[in-house]
Amino acid sequence: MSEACGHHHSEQPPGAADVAIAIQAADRRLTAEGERMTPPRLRVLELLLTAGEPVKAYDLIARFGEDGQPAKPPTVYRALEFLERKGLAHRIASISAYVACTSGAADHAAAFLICDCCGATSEVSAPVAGDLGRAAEAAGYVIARTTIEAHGRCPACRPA
Amino acid sequence: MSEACGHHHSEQPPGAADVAIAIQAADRRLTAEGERMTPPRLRVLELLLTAGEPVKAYDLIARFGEDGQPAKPPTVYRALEFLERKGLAHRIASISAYVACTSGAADHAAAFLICDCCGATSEVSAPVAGDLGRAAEAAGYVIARTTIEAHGRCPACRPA
DNA sequence: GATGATGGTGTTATGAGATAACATCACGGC
DNA sequence: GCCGTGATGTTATCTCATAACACCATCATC
Repeated sequence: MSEACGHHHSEQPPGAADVAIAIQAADRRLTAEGERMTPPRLRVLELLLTAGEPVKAYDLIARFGEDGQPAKPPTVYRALEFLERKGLAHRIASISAYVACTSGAADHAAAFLICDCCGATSEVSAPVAGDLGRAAEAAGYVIARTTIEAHGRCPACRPA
Repeated sequence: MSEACGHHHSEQPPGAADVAIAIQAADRRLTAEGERMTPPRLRVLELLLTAGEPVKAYDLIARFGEDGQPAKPPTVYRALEFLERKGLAHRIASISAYVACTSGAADHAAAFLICDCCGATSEVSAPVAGDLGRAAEAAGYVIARTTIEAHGRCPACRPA
């Protein structure tokens, strides 16, 4: 994920140990909730965690098979839907991509800072009770979920 | 635009006079900026204003011709891109739909309250300098644009 | 008033994102 | 063992969006 912007991008993907730890934590949480961490769900979560940045659904599909065999789209989309429902992944609507959740909270609203240059994405806790909440209240809306995505340049890609 | 939710939805689309006024205002602003309000741009803006709620791109394509003839996709997408660039329309990423801008401001960040039941959408001024802005600053991000969309129930569709 | 640069439109084709529908399989409760 | 529930595999299709190229309108310049 990157855009032509002339400068070097140093990626710092999470190590295998970090991924393993996150998977264990997810597994425990699902088990505690009576949910099943099935092979396709595990595989998709693993791919998301390993990427460490937003990934397109069809990239997940392409990378799905350990042997290079792609998955069928519903396999991946179903896993994504499940992971999102369980708060283990998020869809980033503005770029039609998916990312592993980096917040510990099980049920939470998320907001994202997205670098249009290198694709780095930072999840921050959503300002649910901020201006938007007040606007909703004033308009009489009851909010169920929010999509909050800020695009710009990360520190590394920021113009001098 | 609606979802099965069992109750009556009374739509209050804008009158033809309102649409005409909005188009005139848009036309003046474009002219002042040295831009051209060409036939396809005018038609798409008219369709958006008349709908008064988010519209799918392919619905615009289907409704484009006055005689029932659909447009070719690029015709509508190009008009949408222009209108969005000029702040006359917005894309709502979470539902892949487009809506006429209801804010007077030429260049502005927008936020939306979207009713998942009846599709009613309310544009509110984006809380650019709120919690999200602080989070961005703390993370060293320079924000260029934001996607802020809150889903829930409008007053009319709110459960008792 | 020809010339060329710029930007807009028309058209064909295709790429990218997501889901419907249905058969089959695995698991847990009884 | 039997059945209900939920997950998966598979095929096909649907929706959303853009690439690429030809043609046309506008305007500044000479």
